[in-house]
Amino acid sequence: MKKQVKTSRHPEETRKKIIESAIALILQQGFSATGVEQICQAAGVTKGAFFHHFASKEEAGQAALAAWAAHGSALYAAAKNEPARHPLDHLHRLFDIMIDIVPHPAAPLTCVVGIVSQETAVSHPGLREACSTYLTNWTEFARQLLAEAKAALPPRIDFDPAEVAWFLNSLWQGSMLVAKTTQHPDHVVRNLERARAYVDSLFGEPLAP
Amino acid sequence: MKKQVKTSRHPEETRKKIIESAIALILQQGFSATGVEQICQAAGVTKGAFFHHFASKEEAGQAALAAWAAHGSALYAAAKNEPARHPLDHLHRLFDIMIDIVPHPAAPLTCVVGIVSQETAVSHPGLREACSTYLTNWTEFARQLLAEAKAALPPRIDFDPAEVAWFLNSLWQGSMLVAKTTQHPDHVVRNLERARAYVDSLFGEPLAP
Amino acid sequence: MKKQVKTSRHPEETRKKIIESAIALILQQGFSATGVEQICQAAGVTKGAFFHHFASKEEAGQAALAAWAAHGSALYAAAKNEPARHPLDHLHRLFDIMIDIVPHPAAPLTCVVGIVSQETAVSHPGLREACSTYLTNWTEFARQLLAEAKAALPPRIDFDPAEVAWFLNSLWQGSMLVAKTTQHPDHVVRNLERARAYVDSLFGEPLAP
Amino acid sequence: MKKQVKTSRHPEETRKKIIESAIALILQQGFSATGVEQICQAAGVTKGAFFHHFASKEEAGQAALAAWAAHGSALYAAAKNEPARHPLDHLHRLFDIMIDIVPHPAAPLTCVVGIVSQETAVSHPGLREACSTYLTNWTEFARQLLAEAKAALPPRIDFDPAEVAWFLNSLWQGSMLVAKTTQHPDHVVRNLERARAYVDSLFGEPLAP
DNA sequence: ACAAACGGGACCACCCGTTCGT
DNA sequence: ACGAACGGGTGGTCCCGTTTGT
Repeated sequence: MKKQVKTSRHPEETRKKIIESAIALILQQGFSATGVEQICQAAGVTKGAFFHHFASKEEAGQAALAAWAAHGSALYAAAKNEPARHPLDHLHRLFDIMIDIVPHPAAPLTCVVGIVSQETAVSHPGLREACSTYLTNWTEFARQLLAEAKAALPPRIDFDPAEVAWFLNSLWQGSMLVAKTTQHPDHVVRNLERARAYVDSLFGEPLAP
Repeated sequence: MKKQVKTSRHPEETRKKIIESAIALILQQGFSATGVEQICQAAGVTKGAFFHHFASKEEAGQAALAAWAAHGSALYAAAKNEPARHPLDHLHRLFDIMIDIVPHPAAPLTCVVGIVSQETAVSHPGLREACSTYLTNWTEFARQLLAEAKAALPPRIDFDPAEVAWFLNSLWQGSMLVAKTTQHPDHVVRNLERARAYVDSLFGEPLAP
Repeated sequence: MKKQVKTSRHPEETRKKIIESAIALILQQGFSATGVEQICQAAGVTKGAFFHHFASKEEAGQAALAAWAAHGSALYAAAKNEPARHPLDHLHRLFDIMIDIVPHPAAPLTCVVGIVSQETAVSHPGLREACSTYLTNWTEFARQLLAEAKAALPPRIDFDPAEVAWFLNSLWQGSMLVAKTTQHPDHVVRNLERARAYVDSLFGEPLAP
Repeated sequence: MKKQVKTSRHPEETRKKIIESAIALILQQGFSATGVEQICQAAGVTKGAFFHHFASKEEAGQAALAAWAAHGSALYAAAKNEPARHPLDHLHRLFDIMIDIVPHPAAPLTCVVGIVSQETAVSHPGLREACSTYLTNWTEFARQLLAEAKAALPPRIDFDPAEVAWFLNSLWQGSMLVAKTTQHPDHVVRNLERARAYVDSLFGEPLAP
């Protein structure tokens, strides 16, 4: 009598598809403009599945942020894969990694963290806090590289690694924001190259592109 | 039949109140999370009045963006109020103006343009375009100052004023994003000071904070 | 200071334009789907003008119905313009008039009375009553023609002129309804020709197209 | 968080209730004057349920039309239930069925198809098309009966079954329109009887009520 | 683990009508 | 006689989340 419906029964995969769809949609429309139903549709699942895996939309947002951050961390961590032959090697590799992201065809050229934190600062404090943490993590990573470089190579002029790291992170986030707004990804590349030259100038000769 | 309590009859003021309320709410929650009703309540007007002045929420958003941009332009324009006694005077004043915004108690520490463009890039192309224009305007202003400085004072190393202007704008936007996310406005000030030092280094001595 | 706006100051013409626009829109969308603002826009006036001339949307509807009925009555009345040389002349002319309406390019091929009465039967009893009156008027006109013919020419079989008149009116209204629905105006012509033949058959030979 | 009082869980029944309520309300007020909320209230369901079953008001309208047409078709089909002992038997039974509808206390004396098509011809083309189809279906049914009668009993004067079928359908629709407008259901009966006599006259003796 | 019916409440848009000004 | 600001309410749509069933 009742028709038997097929259930996929691959919980991990379902979760993953939901998170990926959520990320893709948030990158385009932001968090609040993205509906649960829409995410489900993109992921090819029903709301039943969604709310089985996530207690609320916010929780899915948290998962999306975490996945995004994890992916980013893995990407950036590659900067330390090989030992540094020159004190600035790791920093340079980090810039290279970031620059290499831009021309990639499927690159979103926006950051989930940046978007979500802006719209949820008041309404969903938990999300904003998570964003803050992820931003801090990135900064901490850059700070370490800067500190290590500073330890290995006395800078021409002294600087606070944490401060410079926030400077670079702000520029990174701002570049993606500008790129999405103006739809000119090139800005990101140029900004990053200029930032690299700036970092170099803290150590070596007084700035020469 | 219907009881009409009172009619205010101050169209310009009504418009202004709506726009200001919209700006305030967008800064907190973003565009799509801000409801028309909410704006009306904050502005003390009815939906009837709202939709008399604006055909749609998007149109109100456009007006809010325009007002925000106009306000910003006026602020920045003050950098050229007095003649420059030193070639870098105008640039320094621009940085001062931006830095002075931060400690102001009612300062939003976020930019409507930045927020709106992120969430509406796909859903409301018109808004994104407007944002792009306003970002470009700011950049053009900075570019002019840089070009004028470059003309008056040969830089230590050559640079493209437009590129540097985009660099500064990206940093400026990113700084506000980071500040809102981490809820640490100080980052903005430090980033701006570092940016000023960077600009100086393009002209004068090789960087000294 | 205050800008002087031009006011047309042609009350009768304004009224007329409003009514005409209302008729045109009602024919397309029905009464309740037609908004006051929409009527005003089509008429090139503002709501101020509308509510100066009509106390409510319903009142405008009444005026539209009246105008429509007046126009129709004038049209049909032409059937009696010339004296009848043959007892069935007036009836034939009435059919001719109705048939001639169809091919006219700007012909609506629907009847305001028919539309309005259907949707307002419950919500706006006044409008329905007016519609009923106008339908009755048309029927009365046809009844007179039938009665006159019957008086001048004894029918082959007796009939009640009022009954036949309602029969014809129902067919007339139904034909327009069907024409609008199927978008085949030809049905109207064929139905009317068949109706004429039927009327003839009441008097003369037993039906021959 | 939210309190969920109860969930009915009878999808087919819910759908049916919605459609029936929609039909009842459309018959009274027309399509556009009937609100979704109103339908829900009449059906005893929430808007959540409504928009789960129908993507839009129009889709519900389509379902209502389909249900109405199906009900009508079943009704009329009874005319062919028994074999025809006399060539005109089936036609006569069709007229009987239609006439029998009138005195029924719960009879609407209007046709959803007729109403909906008039108000949605422009705004909802899909609905108009559906109405056109249903009208055509009815006509086709009548045409068949006429053709069968014509095949079995050579008519006194030749006629095109399709044309006569449209004639009858127009009269049928128009009769209901007039009945609703004048609130005199008797017109329908009289018109139908006259129509039956007319059809008879096409075959047999030259008209005798 | 998932599907689908459903609850209730928001959303934006637009409605009709009033009021004041010109 | 008309224009425009405005009030207050409704309309259709979609939202997030709950619940029941498989």
